[in-house]
Amino acid sequence: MSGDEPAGDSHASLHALVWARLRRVDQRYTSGRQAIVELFLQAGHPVSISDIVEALPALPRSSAYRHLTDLQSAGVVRRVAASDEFSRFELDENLTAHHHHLLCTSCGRVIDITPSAVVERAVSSHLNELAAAEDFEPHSHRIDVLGICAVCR
Amino acid sequence: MSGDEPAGDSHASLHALVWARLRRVDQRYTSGRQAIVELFLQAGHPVSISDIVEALPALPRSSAYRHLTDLQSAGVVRRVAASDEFSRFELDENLTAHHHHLLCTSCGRVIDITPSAVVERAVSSHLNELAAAEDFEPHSHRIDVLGICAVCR
DNA sequence: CTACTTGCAAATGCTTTGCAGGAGA
DNA sequence: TCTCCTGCAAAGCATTTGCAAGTAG
Repeated sequence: MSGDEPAGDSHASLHALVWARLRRVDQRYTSGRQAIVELFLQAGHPVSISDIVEALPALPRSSAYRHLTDLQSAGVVRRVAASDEFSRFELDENLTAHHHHLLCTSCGRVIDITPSAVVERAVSSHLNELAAAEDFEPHSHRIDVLGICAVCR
Repeated sequence: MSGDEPAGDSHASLHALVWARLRRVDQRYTSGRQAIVELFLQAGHPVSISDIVEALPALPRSSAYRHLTDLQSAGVVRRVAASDEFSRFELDENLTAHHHHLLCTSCGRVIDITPSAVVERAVSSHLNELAAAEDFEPHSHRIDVLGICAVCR
């Protein structure tokens, strides 16, 4: 569906990168972790713990949580704030590209969107000014659009 | 501190508005709820359940949760996504003004910021276009800047 | 071999609820 | 007086953790 590249090979370099990131913090890229990263690649949008456990029945919930925690501290994934109370995760922007989200307030679904470079730049610099006025040191930003997704309409 | 208006009177109309909203859903504006709304007004930024319970020692935790739920469904307050795992709340934008947040990734603090109308408008229309492309019906948006606040720097 | 991983089950901790008495309109 | 509100204590539930066995390097 949303694959612009030949599945296997295009992901090989990414897996190698993940492997390196984990090694940096003395962690191993085990099969369970690979399965999760592969799921992120296939999904193409933030997924919840339940999504992961459903897609990988052999993976215990506690391991899913632990893997996510470890992958997060290794800089491989990041937690996404959704409109419902469930945590969702996606590959860190260091491994993908800067983007924002459409949050469905009806079903909780999260969809990726990529703003134009022009708008992105304008917003970014404006936000940095506002942050500076508060003596706040900005590191990144996130923009979410709340509404109803195509499925729920 | 951050009060541009004479405390009591300027808030009177807002309390009246809150009262009306609650009445609309057959709920009463009791002292506990008033205390919470008053706290929001004084704080001027999103507050957590713990903040509320600390500021209002006589208020049981369970009541705080219930009040927040009720005020939320009455359209008086809304939940704010922070950078830590704690829920925070603020007065709904119908009662205040559209604004965004600075989220401290170190202490979890949330600071309000108001973007210029020009940028706001540009971002808004651009986001609506992106949403339309996904057949997504946008209702509102939120913009957060993640970083380190003045206190934590 | 040594250190990190995993499963399972038990524990945590925030949040929600059932109930009975209290209060607003 | 009727309905909604409150406190307290008892759940609920997503997430975390202790421990012992398994496995990557």
